[in-house]
Amino acid sequence: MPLQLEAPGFDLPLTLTSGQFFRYYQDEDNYLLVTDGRVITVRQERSKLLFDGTDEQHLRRLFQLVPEHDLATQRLMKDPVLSAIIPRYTGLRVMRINLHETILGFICSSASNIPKIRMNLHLLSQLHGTQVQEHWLLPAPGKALDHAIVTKAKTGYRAKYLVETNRLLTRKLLTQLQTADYPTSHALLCELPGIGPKIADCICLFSLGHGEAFPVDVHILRAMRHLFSRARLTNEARAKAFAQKRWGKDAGIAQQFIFQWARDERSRLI
DNA sequence: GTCCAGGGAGCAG
DNA sequence: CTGCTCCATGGA
Repeated sequence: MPLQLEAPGFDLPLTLTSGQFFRYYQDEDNYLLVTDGRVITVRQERSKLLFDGTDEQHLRRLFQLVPEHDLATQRLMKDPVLSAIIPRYTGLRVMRINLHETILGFICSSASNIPKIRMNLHLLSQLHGTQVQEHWLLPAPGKALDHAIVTKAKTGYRAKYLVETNRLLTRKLLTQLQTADYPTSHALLCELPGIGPKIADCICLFSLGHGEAFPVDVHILRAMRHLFSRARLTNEARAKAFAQKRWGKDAGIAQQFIFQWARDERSRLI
């Protein structure tokens, strides 16, 4: 007997598959999510979410089903460039995902792709995590990871980063990251092995709720050059500065729409 | 076989 | 500070 939640203007499959969150499994219209120590089942019927394994408050936070997100999207619609892109992806939202899970996930993301990241986290959980119901959680923060086991999760050269960063991720540091402002969190994250400016921005955006975070990967850089004056956007840092000046604290949401558009149009972009 | 993927670390200039 | 190479690995 699933619980229900009205979520007008939300697109569950679009959001889940948009490269923010990796620990989901699809079966027809049903999605199984393993996050925050829980196993959640959820599906969407029209504007309604039918779910089990958690409460409404948790799901609203996870999918950011809050008025502020809609207001930010409305503000972005006033941008003449974005107003042509956003309507293609109605219902796409920037999530608010567990911090430790997001850190491990995006360490795996470097020079990889979304299906492989999902496989890495699935294997890492199964080989080295803790069981909940019939599924597996990622190893806990602070836990000493075995490099050989992390390598068996096919994480490649990222294994040493996962081992060392997980050792450094004490409760104290996680709390620090969660309470600091954007520049402080970004700087602290960049001190961790395997985390540079781009991955730090992904964590700031998808977990810490810093709206001004603007991760620039190869897709975003190509798309920005195509959509805006390509001359000034010579590197990632300049594309990020351009975005933050143009969209302020809505930049992160803008990024997610541009990312989705860039993936769809990648063959047409240079 | 070759190329690319939600990059970062290390190093040369 | 900017630009280059190397790092494992799966999939196209």
